[in-house]
Amino acid sequence: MDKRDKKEAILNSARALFIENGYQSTSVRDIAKKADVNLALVNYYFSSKEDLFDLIFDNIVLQILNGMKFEISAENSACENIEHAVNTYTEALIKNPELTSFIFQEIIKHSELLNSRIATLQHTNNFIKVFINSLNRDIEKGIIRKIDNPEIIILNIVSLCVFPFISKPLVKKVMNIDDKIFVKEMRDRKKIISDMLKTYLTTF
Amino acid sequence: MDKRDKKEAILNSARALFIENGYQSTSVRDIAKKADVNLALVNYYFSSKEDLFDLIFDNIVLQILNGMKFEISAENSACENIEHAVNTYTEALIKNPELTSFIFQEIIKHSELLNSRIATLQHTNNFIKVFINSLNRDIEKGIIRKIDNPEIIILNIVSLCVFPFISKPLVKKVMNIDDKIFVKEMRDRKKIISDMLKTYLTTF
DNA sequence: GTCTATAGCGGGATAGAC
DNA sequence: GTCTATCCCGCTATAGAC
Repeated sequence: MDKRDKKEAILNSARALFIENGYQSTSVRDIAKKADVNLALVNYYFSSKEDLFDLIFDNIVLQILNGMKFEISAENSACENIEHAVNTYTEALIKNPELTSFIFQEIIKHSELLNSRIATLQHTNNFIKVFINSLNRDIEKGIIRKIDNPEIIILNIVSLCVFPFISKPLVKKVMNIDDKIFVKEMRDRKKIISDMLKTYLTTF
Repeated sequence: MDKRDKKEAILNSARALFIENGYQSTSVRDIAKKADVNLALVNYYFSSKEDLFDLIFDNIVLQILNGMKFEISAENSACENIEHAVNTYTEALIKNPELTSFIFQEIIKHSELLNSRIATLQHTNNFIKVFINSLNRDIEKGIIRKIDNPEIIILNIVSLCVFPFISKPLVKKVMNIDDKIFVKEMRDRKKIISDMLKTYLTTF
């Protein structure tokens, strides 16, 4: 094993452990042990546990956000954008089963992670603006019902898409299903969610 | 301060600290300090940090669940039950702002908390059964659309109700609002959620 | 770059005096 | 019931040998 391998092994182990147990419950000792390297090497390569975590955290957030990029367009109808969003979000969450609740946990626990990484939210902010524009435009056109606060529609989409994934252990237990069926249910649910949102907007 | 006061002070401090920082990030020393009692007293009264936590955790779960009890009835229509549920859940969550994400965090982190306390979920299970019955009955009556898996409807209700509260820091940041407006938005949203669910079920 | 050894701290818990 | 003192552990981080 040459040096590159060791550095990488540390990264991989740290990533796995942080995702599984969070920052607090992961020790540098655990990381070194899992990577099968000497304890001191971790700090040699990454300065501190916190620096290592920050590196990995940013990486994971980027990975998730990249998976969520889709062609949202001002020209699309609001309903088309909704369908697009629900589909892309669900598939991205299915693809990264553990990442979602990890990011969520850490952000909620340390809201300061948000402040220092606000740039990462830029993409999200643009997305919201385009989405709201398409809603307002279709309201004026009379295609969809009048909504006092269009942001609430976005909140509903995100709630419906994200919640089952961050509460997966709970959902699996209550519905008494395993991982495979969970994914199937989430895929089937895409259509239900889209239909629900679209029916609400277009029935008035 | 007599003995009852000290025991109570420990409970209160522990509760506040656990809710604020979680199990891992709260030390027995912090608890004793905040309660202004001697360190050894905490273990004298509650045996161990873990026992103390379990006591408080169960208490908090009960408190939340009690706030969520409502007259769900097999005689109500599915739509009535939905409106009831959305209203009761939202108000319970507004009433216990910090409890929700605390419970959620700890359950997700230690799914074993679920196993040992499965009895606490009994009420929830009964609720689900009655709800599904009312859905199935109204489907047969032809009042609402056919649903392949009625449990998904329940998942949608819970997703919509709970998500904004467990991701409150995120929501406040993205929507750029403070606590007061957050509560107002959540109250206004109750009608939107109910309407959305009901419109979907009754439009077919 | 890799190791051993250890500093230095903070944690949970308890023995034993009062 | 309440305190002091302390045990013993695990943690992060680093000094210093190789």
